[in-house]
Amino acid sequence: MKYQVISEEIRHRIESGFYPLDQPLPDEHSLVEEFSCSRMTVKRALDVLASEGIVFRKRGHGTFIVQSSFQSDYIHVGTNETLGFTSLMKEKKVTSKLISFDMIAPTAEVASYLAISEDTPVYHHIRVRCVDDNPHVIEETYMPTPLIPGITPTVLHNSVYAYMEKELGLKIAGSRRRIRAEQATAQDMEELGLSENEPVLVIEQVAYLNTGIAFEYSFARHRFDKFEITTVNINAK
Amino acid sequence: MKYQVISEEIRHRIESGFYPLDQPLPDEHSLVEEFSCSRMTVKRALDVLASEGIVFRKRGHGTFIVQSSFQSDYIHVGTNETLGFTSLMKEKKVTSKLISFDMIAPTAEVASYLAISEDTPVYHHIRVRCVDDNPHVIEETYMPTPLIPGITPTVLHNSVYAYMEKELGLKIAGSRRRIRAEQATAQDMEELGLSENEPVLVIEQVAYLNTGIAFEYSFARHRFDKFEITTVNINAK
DNA sequence: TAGTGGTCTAGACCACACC
DNA sequence: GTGTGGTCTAGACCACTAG
Repeated sequence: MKYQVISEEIRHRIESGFYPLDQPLPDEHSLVEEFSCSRMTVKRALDVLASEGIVFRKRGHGTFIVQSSFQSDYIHVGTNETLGFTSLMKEKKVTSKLISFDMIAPTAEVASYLAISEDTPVYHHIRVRCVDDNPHVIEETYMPTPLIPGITPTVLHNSVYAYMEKELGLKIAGSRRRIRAEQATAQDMEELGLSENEPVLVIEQVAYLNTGIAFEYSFARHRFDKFEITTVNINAK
Repeated sequence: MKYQVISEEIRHRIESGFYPLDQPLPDEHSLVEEFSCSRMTVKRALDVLASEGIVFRKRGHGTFIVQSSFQSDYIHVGTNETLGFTSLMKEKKVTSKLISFDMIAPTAEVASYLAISEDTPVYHHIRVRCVDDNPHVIEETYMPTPLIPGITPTVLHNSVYAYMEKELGLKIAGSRRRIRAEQATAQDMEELGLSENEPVLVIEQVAYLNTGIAFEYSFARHRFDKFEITTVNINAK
């Protein structure tokens, strides 16, 4: 993956200040010479950075660094990532409190999201995820049992995604999410320590394996003051 | 843009049921013959659909249709769109109530988001946007005056984005957003008709022109029960 | 082994921006 | 005109999947 190597190299140069912020990056021809590759490969490397909102490309003009100055005290997740909560909190201690765990027949709605029949049993669990012992999010999850064998309370106390990738060799390919605000329910208040008039950020998600099969339908209800989503959007040319 | 034409054609075929949902799409070689183009072009067309979550590609296996079954009573905006509220509501009547409109010196924070000096004046306006006369969202917006000349209350009662594109010939290239939940403020309650313990979905946005220049910093506070964001995320290979 | 998509090349022509 | 990025070609080799 030469284009990824080049993309990474240029990203590091931008982050380290090697390229001046107010100057265009070297043109594609120069980068072709430097990296000894074809122009398509350089272009693709720069397109990766453009899709991440790091640079901005303008035909007839050049490629420019976009200064992003979004900082925040919130934990934020980009919409380009499909990650479990555990890996988002890289440096921090994530623990889970298992509220319930059972195997049930899915409702028609859950079955349709997972594209399974109502006869296919699903794991159904509810967890409160804590960061440094402070509750952050309450998650309710449905997973078809045939896809994810061996889910146990032990696994649920840690990371299901890590279990899937490391133990089962499954690869997570993507997800669809719906994001909205809701009032805290009684359960939210109790488990997340919210008071009556405080909201939650709800993320409803269907996640897919690299086989195209849906493996998870979940609701995550996040403390409003601990979590936000960030998105970068570049219009198609 | 041959790849976009091919991409659209295949999208239509999928939506119209021309390709069976449970069968792989024709392989790239067949599509090359059908569309009389190079394989790179077909591949790019299919990559567009994959990035939209419409198809799923698997090396050594084929390209498959992903059934998306997200429906909802909410108005939803995809994170791949930078659109004004007006154009989101295609079929509906959008009106605006102008709460305030003035020209001010930006705070240090606003200036930094727009990458301008604190000496550059900005338009500052607050609007309530209504759909079919029901209030949906309250927006507070800052725009550098030199970039967007001729903003008037008349423009603000309609669509600023349409004004920029049609009258000023400016092109909107992209945006960065932060999405979170908050409690409704007194102003939210009054203008959006919310009650005390109901939340809002807050979207903080910096939007960019195709010159890479930020032209807008805004907060939109949406009724929690009228709006949601949808995202599709496909992991990099 | 055969067939699929992923990457890469070395060119070409075009659209756009600036001078 | 000159230089930029956007698109496209015709081929090549590779990695992965299935039988």
